[in-house]
Amino acid sequence: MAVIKKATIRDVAAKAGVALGTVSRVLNDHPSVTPQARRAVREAIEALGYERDAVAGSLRNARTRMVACAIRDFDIPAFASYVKAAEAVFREAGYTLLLASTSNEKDVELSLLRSFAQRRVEGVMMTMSDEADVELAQGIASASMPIVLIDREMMTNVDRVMADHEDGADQATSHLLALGHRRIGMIVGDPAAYPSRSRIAGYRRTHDRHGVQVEERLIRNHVLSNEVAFRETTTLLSGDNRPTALFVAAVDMLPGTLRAIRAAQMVPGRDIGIVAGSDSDLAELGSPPISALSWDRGEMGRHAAEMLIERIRDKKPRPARCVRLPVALIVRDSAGRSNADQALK
Amino acid sequence: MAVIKKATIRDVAAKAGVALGTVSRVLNDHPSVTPQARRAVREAIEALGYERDAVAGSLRNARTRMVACAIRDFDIPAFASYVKAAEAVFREAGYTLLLASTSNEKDVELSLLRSFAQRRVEGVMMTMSDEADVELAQGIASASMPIVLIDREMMTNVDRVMADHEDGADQATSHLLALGHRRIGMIVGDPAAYPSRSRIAGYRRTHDRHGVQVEERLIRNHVLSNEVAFRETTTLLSGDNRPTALFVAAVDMLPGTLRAIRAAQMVPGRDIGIVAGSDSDLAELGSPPISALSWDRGEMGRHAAEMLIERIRDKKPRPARCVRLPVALIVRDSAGRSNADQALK
DNA sequence: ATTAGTCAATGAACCGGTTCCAAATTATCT
DNA sequence: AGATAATTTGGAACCGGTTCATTGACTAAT
Repeated sequence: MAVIKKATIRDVAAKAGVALGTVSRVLNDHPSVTPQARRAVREAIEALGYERDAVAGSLRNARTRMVACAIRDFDIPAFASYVKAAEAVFREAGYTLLLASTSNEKDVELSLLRSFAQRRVEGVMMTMSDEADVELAQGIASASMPIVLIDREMMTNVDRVMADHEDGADQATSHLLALGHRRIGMIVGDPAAYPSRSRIAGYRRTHDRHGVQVEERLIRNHVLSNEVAFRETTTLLSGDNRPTALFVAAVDMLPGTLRAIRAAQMVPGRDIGIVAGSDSDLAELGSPPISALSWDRGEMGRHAAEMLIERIRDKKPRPARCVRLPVALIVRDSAGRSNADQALK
Repeated sequence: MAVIKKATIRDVAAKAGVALGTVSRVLNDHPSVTPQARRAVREAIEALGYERDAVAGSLRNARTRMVACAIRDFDIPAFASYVKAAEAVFREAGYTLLLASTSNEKDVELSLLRSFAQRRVEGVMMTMSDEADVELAQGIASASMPIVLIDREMMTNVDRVMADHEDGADQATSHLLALGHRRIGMIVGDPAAYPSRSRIAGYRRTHDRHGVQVEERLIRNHVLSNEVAFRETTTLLSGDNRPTALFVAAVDMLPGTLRAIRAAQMVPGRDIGIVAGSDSDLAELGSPPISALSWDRGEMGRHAAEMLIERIRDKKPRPARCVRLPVALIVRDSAGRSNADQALK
């Protein structure tokens, strides 16, 4: 924590015996500087320990070289993976990342959007709690910087990166139906936003295709924390006519579900079939290993970052783009098997 | 993405019929403004949709209200937990968080430190790859903003927040020794930095106390990825005279270790005792549940954030502080048991 | 030799806030 | 009422870069 006050571009100019404009040109690699002037400036910078002040530099021109990311909860490993991959791309391109959690709250989302604008952030990568909300749509539309939405689809005038969760839900549901399950419990997040909404759609679509009636009671939504996952799973398991399998379609809600299964003295895969909606170490290495839907999270973060950088670079208005990544079902050994009379094998 | 050019403080002043200094005073809640002037300014701000420009505001005074966090790899859940808790504290206090991963590379750490300084970040919370490195120490000492180190102890002139990993290692080792294990394999990170260094120290200390000779071959260090964890565990398990238990003392390296155990056709807890150095869903919910060391990660992030904010607020030089959080061993069912002739029960 | 053209360098103006001194206004005290 | 003190207000200067019109030097073309 030294307290020397820093040298300015004028100090450098004086030391090098050139005008301050020349120093600026050297700093920005402008071509029209003679080698000797360039060298003199370089030496003066070295001698004075000069460091460019990014705040001052950003005042005149619009470029702050900062981008922001506002995500629901970034200690959810899946989200952390997006952000990590994105940050790497941003840093490579010379951008610094601002990060905030929104806790999926609309007010936080709006206030962050405002705060980012005040800081002249050049682009934003974010999730949105409610895709149908007018104020949020308005907030995004009136933002002065480009925005890329993560795992959202409705706002079609904004760039989006998403995984194909409806197809994933279809795969998971088909898998369970094929094993004979007819009552499949679903643990799912907030249907106001794409991932959960489309997972529910996929679940229904697949039931319809196989001519199986959906039992509404089995769809437990608004599960956004493991405490709620525990409660909802317990509810599902405690009634009579309990499901023979569970599709844990909310991201990172497997722990709460497994806790509830354990608390009910049941063994996953034997007493109840289970498919996780997002892959994790726990799914891979549990006993039994748990079948899970998987997509390339790094790819998702990288795509988002690249789209955003591209938008920032050429600001001509172009139609919004949408990248949809494939989801694959990794079959492990947890889906169980149910025959017509509902008894597990 | 609207393209209206924004109103400035001068526009507001003109509209409200006051001087620009008065507008600034209203914005900053200075007391000496008459209620009517304040109201006129408020109305003008409303009418023009004025938004304060944080970049411009930070130019004259030093306050950018930004803090930065540079952490090894923030998709490691434990680290993400620190950052999330810290971010909440920072946001509450009006600070925006800049985030970057260092990949534990010295060059990245140094260059980030420089970049943060250029952006006039007011404080930094970070990990450091090598506590003994002179350049890094120099970089920190000469930084113009306060720094809080996460899980580091050697740089005693800097604020630090850490968990008591030596005591944790002692608990884990004692537990395994008490169960009869005499050859305890250790999977541990980079001994150049505190957590791993002190875990190794704890491991040795406990062995000494119990009069058990440490077998150097069993300490596998520099494990910073699950691929390496897999390899090192495989090495440990394949030699003859294999350990009867493993202490997975590197954070988040349990998955790789379990993969190796599984690949060796062994069952944790039955064929080999295991204690994890950091708790996780996988440890809690695996079969068998795996005993693990645990500490309050949220508390750690919060402490770091609070220390940093305090430093920023009163800049008088005070001696560096160090918060050391307790580590507890959560005993589950994975430690196994070994008797004198090395056969597992 | 003169003119046109190219390239470097200069430094004032600018970005949009904050700060602070001096001036104006209002309140308080004899 | 007049003097003095306290409070508001005005606006120039400032923060430290970037930009750009202008000048100066040098080269190529006529």
